[in-house]
Amino acid sequence: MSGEVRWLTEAEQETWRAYMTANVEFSAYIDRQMRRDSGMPMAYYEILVRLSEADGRCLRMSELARASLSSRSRLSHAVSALEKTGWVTRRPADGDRRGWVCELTDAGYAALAAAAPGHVTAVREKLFDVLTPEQLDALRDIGRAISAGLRQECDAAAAEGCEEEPC
Amino acid sequence: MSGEVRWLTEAEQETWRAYMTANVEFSAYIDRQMRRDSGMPMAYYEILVRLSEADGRCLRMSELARASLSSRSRLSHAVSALEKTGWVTRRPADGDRRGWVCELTDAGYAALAAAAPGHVTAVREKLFDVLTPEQLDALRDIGRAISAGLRQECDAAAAEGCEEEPC
DNA sequence: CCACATAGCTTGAGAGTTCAACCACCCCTA
DNA sequence: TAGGGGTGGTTGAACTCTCAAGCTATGTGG
Repeated sequence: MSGEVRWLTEAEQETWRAYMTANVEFSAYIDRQMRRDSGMPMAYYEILVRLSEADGRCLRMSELARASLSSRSRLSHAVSALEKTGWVTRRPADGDRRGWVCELTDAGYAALAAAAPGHVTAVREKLFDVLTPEQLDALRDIGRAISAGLRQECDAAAAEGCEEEPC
Repeated sequence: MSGEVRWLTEAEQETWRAYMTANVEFSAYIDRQMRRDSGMPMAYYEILVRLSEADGRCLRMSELARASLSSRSRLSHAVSALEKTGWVTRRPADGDRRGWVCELTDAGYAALAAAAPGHVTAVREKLFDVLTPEQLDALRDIGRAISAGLRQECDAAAAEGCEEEPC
């Protein structure tokens, strides 16, 4: 590949380890709380939230996938499951006969409303209550920077004409 | 429950969303890189790393579970899989006849050595290269604070005699 | 207007995770 | 020393996720 590997220094390893450990533990905690108290994984809750925020409480599958940070495949399986519990419905999109629209049902909204308090409380206690305002500001900027760095993948290559592998 | 829910403000929602999005996207990217280039999920890589750092390249199952941020059950399944590929072996622990010791094999060490460069490169490019030194320092402290907050769960209750639910 | 590439979404199979038992053993106490 | 609770670890089933097709519909160059 492209030259030598830039290994992590001791200090960098500590940072990396602290970040990664917190990530794993925190998301495990949040996901566990959601499963235990509301019987659904966080990924499903995320889908319901995105739908509830959308106009008419419905979204095209592809948009819902992007909004809920999910792959098309994953979303498809998840929506099938949510359909079985009666929390969403699926209908053909008008205009493009390939597309489908997913809509949050009243039962789905009720489930979301029931799950929200416990979830928000967990997030507040385990994130906002343990960090200073300065740390929270920093965390927001850090999060944005990381996301931006990940997105710029093919963007950069595409902008330059994609000399390397096609994206 | 204990009073009203402390909902998130607009600003807090932005912070939460930025943090959570970065987490999901980043860990998905790292895990995907590992699966694609080395044929194992990050959780397995983590197990191999912890073993490689241990004395004699072996650890008790319970210690390995803690070190690799994994539940007992998950580790048990994972080690079964890693045993099949020949990357680790399991043998009874001496002293405690309930216990088992997991040991990294030479093949396992080779697999780890092969996987490390790609992994470290991904982490450097997508984390260390996109953040400033100040942000990295902040991230380390933030990570520690979050982990500490999660750990203090039953600790506090236990210290006070656990008046509420038994842990 | 006909290929042919691409977009939108689904499906099936295999892999990994979670949860709730479960077994075997250790340790403490009566 | 027998009972009983706690620890170490495994197992199976249900569930979720990933990957690689696959299928239908759109759009585009000839």
